[in-house]
Parts: sequence; structure tokens; C-alpha cells
Amino acid sequence: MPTTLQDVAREAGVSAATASRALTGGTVSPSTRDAVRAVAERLGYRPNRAARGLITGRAGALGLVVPDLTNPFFADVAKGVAARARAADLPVFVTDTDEEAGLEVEAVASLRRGTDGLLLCSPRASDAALLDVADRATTVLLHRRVDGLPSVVADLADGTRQAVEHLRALGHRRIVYVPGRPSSWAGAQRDLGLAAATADGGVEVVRCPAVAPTFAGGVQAADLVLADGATAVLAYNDLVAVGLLTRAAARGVRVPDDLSVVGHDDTVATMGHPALTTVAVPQRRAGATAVDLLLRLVAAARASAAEPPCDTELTLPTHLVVRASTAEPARRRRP
Amino acid sequence: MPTTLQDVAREAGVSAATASRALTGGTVSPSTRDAVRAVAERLGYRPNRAARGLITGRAGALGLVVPDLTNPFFADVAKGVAARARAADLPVFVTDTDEEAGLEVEAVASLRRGTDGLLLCSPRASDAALLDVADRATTVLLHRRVDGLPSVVADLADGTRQAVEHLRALGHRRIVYVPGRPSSWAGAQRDLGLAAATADGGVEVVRCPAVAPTFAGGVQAADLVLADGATAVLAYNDLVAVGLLTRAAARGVRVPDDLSVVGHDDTVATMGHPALTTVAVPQRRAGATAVDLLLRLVAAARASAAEPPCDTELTLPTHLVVRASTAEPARRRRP
DNA sequence: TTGAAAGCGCTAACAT
DNA sequence: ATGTTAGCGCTTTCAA
Repeated sequence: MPTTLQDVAREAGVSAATASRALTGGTVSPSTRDAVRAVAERLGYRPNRAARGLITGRAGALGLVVPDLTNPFFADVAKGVAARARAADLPVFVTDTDEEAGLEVEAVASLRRGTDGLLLCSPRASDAALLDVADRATTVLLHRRVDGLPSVVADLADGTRQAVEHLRALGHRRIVYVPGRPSSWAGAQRDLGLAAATADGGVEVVRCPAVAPTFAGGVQAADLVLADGATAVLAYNDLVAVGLLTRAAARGVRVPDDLSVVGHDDTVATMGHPALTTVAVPQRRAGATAVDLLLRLVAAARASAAEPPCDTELTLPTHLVVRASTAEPARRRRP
Repeated sequence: MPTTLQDVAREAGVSAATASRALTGGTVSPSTRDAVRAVAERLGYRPNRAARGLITGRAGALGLVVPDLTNPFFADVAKGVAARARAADLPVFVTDTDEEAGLEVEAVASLRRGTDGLLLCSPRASDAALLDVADRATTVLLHRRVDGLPSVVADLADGTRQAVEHLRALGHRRIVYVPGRPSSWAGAQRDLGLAAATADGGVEVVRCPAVAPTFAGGVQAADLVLADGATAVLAYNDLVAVGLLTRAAARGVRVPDDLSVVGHDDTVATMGHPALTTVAVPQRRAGATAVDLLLRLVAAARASAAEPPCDTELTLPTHLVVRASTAEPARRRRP
């Protein structure tokens, strides 16, 4: 049986209320405060969050929903969230939804009651479902934006634009883009970037069929890309890009001499050979930032402030990291 | 304000007690049971876990402590845990301890109260600290064994033995082993495997200084390994092995021709070039198995059975996966 | 089969 | 500055 506040109070010779005040920073004389704290320490007292939550109305916990923990992108996000939440002394429930829209919604429903707020990486759920969720719980969207909902995203469109312009500057004129699963917010941002970068001509971007955003997806896409004859390829993420690299090497295609490859996210970019030029996204910082925003929203909701306390749609910058997988097209054929 | 049991009871025209029984499977007439359930469904009722926990004494949640979520090994473990816990309708608190022993202990202390049981991947904490923890909370150790505590591990010693014998069979006589951080359980298991495989001679294993179990650690270790002149290297894990591969390639050392490389864990083994021969460890299954065991222990603890309900020290098999990073030594020099 | 009442551990009025 | 009291939402005796 764990130590309760009663135990501490009895041992310290005060009432439970006083013990509570001493521990949580209420109005108590310094001497009793120290005495109670000493006893609590000695007894290894840990407050029962459930009981506290029952009365304060706050659960003292956060919830995080991600599509796939084994995707290094989301692992990084989770790490950023966990670090910041720990700093705020809030435990976090983590749910992995296996990239299924149904599970995303289900996870939110089951987490809502036990948490003060939810952090959602929900690439699959519909906007409507998200709006509905946000209506019932304090929510911050991560790496997705829905009008009117608090969110923290990275400027993916600009990252893609930077990537295309890098390739164009190198002299590439035809680029294959390998998309991830269709109709995701992140995919739409990439499209925006593509459109922006190709608007004034000089470079053509063709889309290959979408593949899973995994290493295997990249392997699968490689043959399609090579069949096209383009001199450069832009992958949905680093996992796909490394898959591309692997299959290209197996087929005797040299990177970057025969083909330039650009990844996205800067997760496993240095693991393949050659090291990938990629769009760096501050996942971990996004996770931490999202926790900060969520905490502010939770506080505002408690104070029943009608208006959100600050800007609630945050965009973090992205930047291209140039490594060894991109070069001028057909470099080797030059004198 | 979320729907409470009171709301459901009132709407269904029964008492809260009856509503509770109807929902949790107590003794009620089929008709009222269905009626109450229909109302609950219609109102979107979700029980308040905190309130329930207060009275039942069970929190209705599990806790998981891992050293690093961005290490694919632990990401896989977490995924296995999350999947099984979801099947049991139990949310799980996930804590990332940044590979710090102090945080591991701290995390356990703060999670203990809010959970029914803890899953611990704690490579850094001392045995004594773990024993102390297990004294106060239902606990299952993951990928670590401490005498007398429930645990789920993989047979790492046997995996290492298989790796060494593979290299010996290929003709290697001198192998460098790159350890991870010293004095971990996993490290000790590797040593056992090394000892077993070298007992009857024919092959010599030399240790290089320990490095961080990361890609960067592998890059760092590479030069030490190459200076040794051994024909094969056994890395602490795949991350280290891929780092080794990358640095070896940069220095013009060809794998497997000049150097054979064996990884461990089968996490990022196919991402580098060439694909790694590695020891496959069933991380995900271990996570799921650990949840099963923990649930059984929790149930037993509640029934105040003095004896554990089953075997509580589980070992999962490992096996070597041979890919392209190992070959006979100095193959190229042969006719 | 159902309802009334008690109480889990804690905090927030209110009283002192 | 401190104690007393009430009650958060739920389950579980105990009666009916």
C-alpha cells in the first residue's frame, strides 16, 4: 500500500488539508511547510494523480498520437514531446495507430478523458474528424494544419522548393518526384513547393506512383524512377530515398553521377551511401514547441478565456542540407 | 463537460449503481443492461478512469520506460508494447530517459502511482535500484535480466555466438568486437557469447574501446578497427555497424572484400551498403510478450496469490541473418 | 434485480 | 495559519 497524504499528515501531526497546502504551495507557516515536506520525503510520498485529478479537473497527463513509432521522423517528434513534458512533470500517453485513420480517431476518443490535452500526428484522419475532436478536447495538431485548429508544422513547401531549386541550379531539367501516400497534408505541402519551384519554367517535375513512406517503398519506386530516364529524383522522405539508393546501386546506377537523389526529413540521411542531400525538418523542436503551445492552451481553457492566448498556428523553418547524393547531371561524361 | 455515469443513469431511468453494473458486466436484467448500454453509446459515455481507479485500486494504465525512442531497437519494442496494450484497452505512459540512469529511477518513481505495472528497458540503472523498484511496483524487465525479477530477454549470447561462428566458418581468425557502453546487461551477454564461441580456439576476438551505440559511435570506431588489421568486425548494433560501413567506404576499405562486418538487432541492417549480416532480435515480439507477462502478474498480485502464476523469466531466440557484408577474408586476393 | 449509501485520496471552500 | 467539511465520478457493500 503506497503512502497517502493522510499518512504524511498524521506523521507530521497536522491535518490532511495542511499537508496538502504544504506540499502544493498553499498558505502555511514556513516551519510546518518544511516539517511536512521532510516527512513526505522520508516516507517517499507520491501524490495520487487520479485522486487529485478528480477534484482539480485536470488529469495531470498529456496524450500523443503518432502513426508509426518506428518511423524515425515520429520517433524524433515523440522524443521532443517526451523531453518537454518531463520538464513540466507531466507523463504522456503514447499511442501508435499503425497508419490507420480509424485507429487515430479511436485513440483520441479513449485518450481524451485521461488527459488534459492531446498532441495529434494524424496524417490519415479527415479534417472533419479532427475538427470534431478539437471540439471536445484541447488539441494541438503536429505536422498538419487544419484551419482554425492550433497546430505546429514545418514549412515543407519551402523545403521542397529549396530542393528543386538546388537541383535546377545544378543543371537538372527533369526531376522525378516520388510521393508518399496520397491526400495527406504533408503531401499537399510538397505539391505546393513543387508548383512554386517550377512556376517560372526551366525545370520539369514528373510524379511517379505513390509508395509507402518506407525503405521498402523506396526500393519499389527505384525501378519506376530509373525507367523514366530523369537525371534527378526527389523522394518523399529519407527512408524512401535510402531504398532508392540501395536499389540503384544494385542495378549499377551510380549516385550522384548517373542520378541525383534528394531525401526529406534528415532522419537516416547519412546511413545510406552516398550521404543524402535532404530537407532538414526540426521534428524534435516541433514536438517540444507543440507541448508548450498545448500547455498554454490548457491553462487558457481553465481560465475560461474565450480567446486563445497567443498565435496558435506555428510554422517552423526547414532547410536543405547538401551532402553527397546530388551533383551536376551526367558529370562523368564531361571532359 | 464530459458525460458522466450519472448522466447515463438519469437518462436511462436507473440508479448510478445499476448503470455501473450494466456497463461493467454486473448482475442486471438483460433489458436494463441493453437500455443502459444504448444510452451510454448515444451519449458517447467514456468512464473516468481516474475515478474508477480510485475505488478499484487499479489505474487502468501501463508504464514503459526506454532509454531512447529514436534508437530503432527501442522504437520497435515500444511498438510491440503499444500494440498489445491497445488490444487490452490499456493506455501506456512512455518515458524516454535519454540513456541516463538517474532519469530511469526518477521515471519509475513518478510512473509507479499512475499505473498498474511497469515495463522497464533500463540498461543503466543498477541491479539494486531495479530490485528496489520491483519491490514497490509490479514490474517486468525488458532486455535485461536480474535474478528474481520477471523479465523478457532475447538470447543475445547465442546470437553473438552464431555471429562469431559464422565468421570463423568463413575463415576469419582475428575479429574486432566493438562494444557499446560498458557494464550493461546486454554487453555482458555479448561477452558470454564471445567466450563460448572462442572457447575451443581457432579464432581470436579483440575488443576495441566502447563507443556510443549510435551511427556516430560507429564512425568513430571505424578508424580504431581499421588500425587493428583484423579481417572482420562485430559491432554492438546495426547503428554502429552502419557507421563503420560509412567510414570504411570513405577510407577506401571495401566490405566485405577487405573487411567483413556483422551488425546486431536487424534494425537498419539493409539501409547501409552492403546490406548487413546481423543478429536478428525479436524486439517487437518481446514488447508484446512483456505486456502479456505483466498483465498476468498484475492479475496475480490483485488475487494476492503469493506465487507467480507462471514462468516469469522468458528468453526469446535470436538468429543470424546472413546478407552481403560478410565473406571469406581477402577474397579478392585469391585466384 | 435494483437502489441507497459509503468511500477511494485528494483539494477547495469555509470556518476558526 | 490551520482544521473541518464536502465532494470530484465511480464501484461496491448492504438492504430491500
